[in-house]
Amino acid sequence: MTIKSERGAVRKPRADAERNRIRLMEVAKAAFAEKGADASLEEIARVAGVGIGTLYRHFPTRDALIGDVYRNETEQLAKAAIDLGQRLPPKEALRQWMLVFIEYIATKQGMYPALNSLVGGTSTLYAASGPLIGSSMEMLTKRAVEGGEIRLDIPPLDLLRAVSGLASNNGPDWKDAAKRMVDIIIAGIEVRPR
Amino acid sequence: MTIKSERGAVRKPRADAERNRIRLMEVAKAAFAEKGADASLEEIARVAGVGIGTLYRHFPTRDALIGDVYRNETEQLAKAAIDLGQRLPPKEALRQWMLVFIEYIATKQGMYPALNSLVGGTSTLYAASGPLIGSSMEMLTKRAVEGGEIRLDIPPLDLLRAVSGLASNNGPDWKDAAKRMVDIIIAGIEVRPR
DNA sequence: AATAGATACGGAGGCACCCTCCGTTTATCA
DNA sequence: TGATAAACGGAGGGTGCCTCCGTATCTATT
Repeated sequence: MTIKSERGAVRKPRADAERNRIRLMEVAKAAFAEKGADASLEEIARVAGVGIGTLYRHFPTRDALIGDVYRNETEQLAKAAIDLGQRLPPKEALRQWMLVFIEYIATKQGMYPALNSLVGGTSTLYAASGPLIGSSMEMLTKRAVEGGEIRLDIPPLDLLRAVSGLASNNGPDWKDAAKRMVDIIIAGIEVRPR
Repeated sequence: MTIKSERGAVRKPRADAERNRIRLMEVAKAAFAEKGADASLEEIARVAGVGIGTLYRHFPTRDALIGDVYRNETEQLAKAAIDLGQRLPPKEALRQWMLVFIEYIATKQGMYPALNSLVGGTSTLYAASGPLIGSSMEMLTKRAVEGGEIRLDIPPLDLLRAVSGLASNNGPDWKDAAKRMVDIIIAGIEVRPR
């Protein structure tokens, strides 16, 4: 009887699998940027030069693919939150980070302003972004609340939801509007000096 | 030679056609509320007991169907804007109407909070709602700006977009949060007494 | 009441997409 | 150089979209 696989003797992952995985993510990223979150998975596989089965093996669900495609950027976003939080006063850190967030969704959804398409809702994107963004917002708002700079009685994430709602605006100016919305919101939650 | 149709002698519209149209809209309304904006049109036709061809004849596009289904409510919303605008001071009218708007999207998108589904974006809904909502917001904000109560440097509609962004929040509390967001936004755009 | 048209109906058909399943191929390791 | 675990690929079954056109039904007319 042959021992199936000695404990600890882990095989090196196959090179072709790794190649395909990377290639799929590249193609998917382009496809999402161009056609939105509901780009055809079959076409992504086709363009990547792999079978549809391979795509599904690597990414069992659409959300898994989206999540992996944007994991890097999301992590950088979270890092930026920590960085800004350390360098700036609470309220300003919050403001700056929300501006960074606008750039972030701009890359994810190049689709909205582009073809004023009716692409998939943002829930997917948030889900995929995972709790990273949520906890970033919590950290930033917590500091500002404790510092007495702002008052907040809704989930911190809802501030971002409001801002990203503007992404459904067509036209080239939505980013500007979104940035102004950040200022409006900050002004709306700040504790006024008296 | 028989005259095809004497000018002005318009035939009465066929009764079966009218019946089907109404039935389709009833079923569609329920379907959209339950499954979101991308509910299956074939299933809607099936449930309504008509062929898919009939659905498409009455409503050539999905947006046409959505638009017709919600036309009534949208018109009432526009009326409410006028009414509130006449009865309340500008800023308060704006605030109240945004609250009404939250109820409006709640009926349209019973889906979001319900099954935290990944339903279609809001662009469709705005498009379907037509310019009615846009002009309501313009009227309300114009009054408040001219009265010196608020300052606004983004498209008025973007205020609503922000609020409806919260509808992508799951859970039963999104309406509360959205209402608080209205206050935040109002506070953010109001001109402060000095 | 019967009939001629105009109107409206229905669903088959062609296409795209989703996702699963499993026979075949290939990379790794010995 | 094999043996075999790992990965591949694409056929297949299901659903949905939308169009097209032969058939059925309603209205107006005699």
